[in-house]
Amino acid sequence: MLKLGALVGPTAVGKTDISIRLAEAIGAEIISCDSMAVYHGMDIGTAKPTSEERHRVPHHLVDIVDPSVNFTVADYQQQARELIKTITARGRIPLLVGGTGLYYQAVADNYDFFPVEAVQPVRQKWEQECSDQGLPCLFEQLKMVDPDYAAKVGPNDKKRIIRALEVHELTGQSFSSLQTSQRNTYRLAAVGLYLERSQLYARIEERVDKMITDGLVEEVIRLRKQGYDRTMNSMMGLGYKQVGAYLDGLLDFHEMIAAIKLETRRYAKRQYTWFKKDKRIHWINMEDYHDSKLIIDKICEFMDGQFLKA
RNA sequence: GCCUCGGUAGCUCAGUUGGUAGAGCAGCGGACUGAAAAUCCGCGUGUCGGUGGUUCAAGUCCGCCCCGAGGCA
Repeated sequence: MLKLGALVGPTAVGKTDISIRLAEAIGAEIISCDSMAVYHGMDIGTAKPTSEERHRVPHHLVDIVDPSVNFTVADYQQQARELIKTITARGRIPLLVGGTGLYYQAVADNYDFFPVEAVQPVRQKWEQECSDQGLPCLFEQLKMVDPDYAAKVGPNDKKRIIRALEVHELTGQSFSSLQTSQRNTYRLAAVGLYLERSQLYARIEERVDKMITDGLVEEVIRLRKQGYDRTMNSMMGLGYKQVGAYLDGLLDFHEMIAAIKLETRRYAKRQYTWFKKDKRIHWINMEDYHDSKLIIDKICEFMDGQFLKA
């Protein structure tokens, strides 16, 4: 079984700094686990590692696609799996670092993504039907073909309702019956970085202010000039969305900043919710250590223990 | 010093003729299998400034005190 390290946690908790020093300490290469860092040209708002940091340790799955591409979790999973193999073959340890819960889970638990090509026309058909007939109508149809999933998602989750109908149409099977995964395909050593809410929120506050002074608004102006617009997944990212609203005159400057901070706090909360339920994650409270060197030591010790097991 | 207005949830405020309180925002909890930094679901969290009194019953009426804003001196 291949070894796989993971360092997860909410945004702004301090993953980047720790990850680089950890990677140096254990001889790892970093596989970014971040749904927005995959896009090139989006640097400030995604708080990517600096080029200096990327020289110290190889980083993968950062800056790999154009912002107009709809990169998906299945793309991510496939590439991450490949990387885990090649990094291992080089005699190094693959280390997943990031805060995108679904991406982490898809790799760590080996979600099965059934092959479906060219979903776009089918999805567009359902989108169209939704605007013609209304969401309740789609929900009724979902209840017919997949009552379990309908009960689970509820009548308002348009994205999931459409996805489930789309998959049913393409495969002839109910969406819920296709959701399978296998735990334990890797020898996983997962660490979560934790900070109490009030402290994390203070860091978010600082980080957002810094993004603004570092030129987030200018970054979005540049992206727009290059033709990337708000309909693209990349431009729906935190910060990019609110700066877009500001540029369109929907928010004033201060409202924009307040909105980014607010949405970032909520995002961090959702990240905690996601990672909390994975009981394999070993949590480290950053506050318990005065010196971050001690955090690295602690994580190394934990990971060594996990990798030696079994 | 006197007068007026205000003090209710983290914030802004509502609260009928007295029946131990409710909105928005914030916040908190949760879900999540090809958009996931997306999307969706759920939850009022309270010394009603303090203290005495009237009353079966006080956020609500009365006295005193504290705090804030404004006005007159």
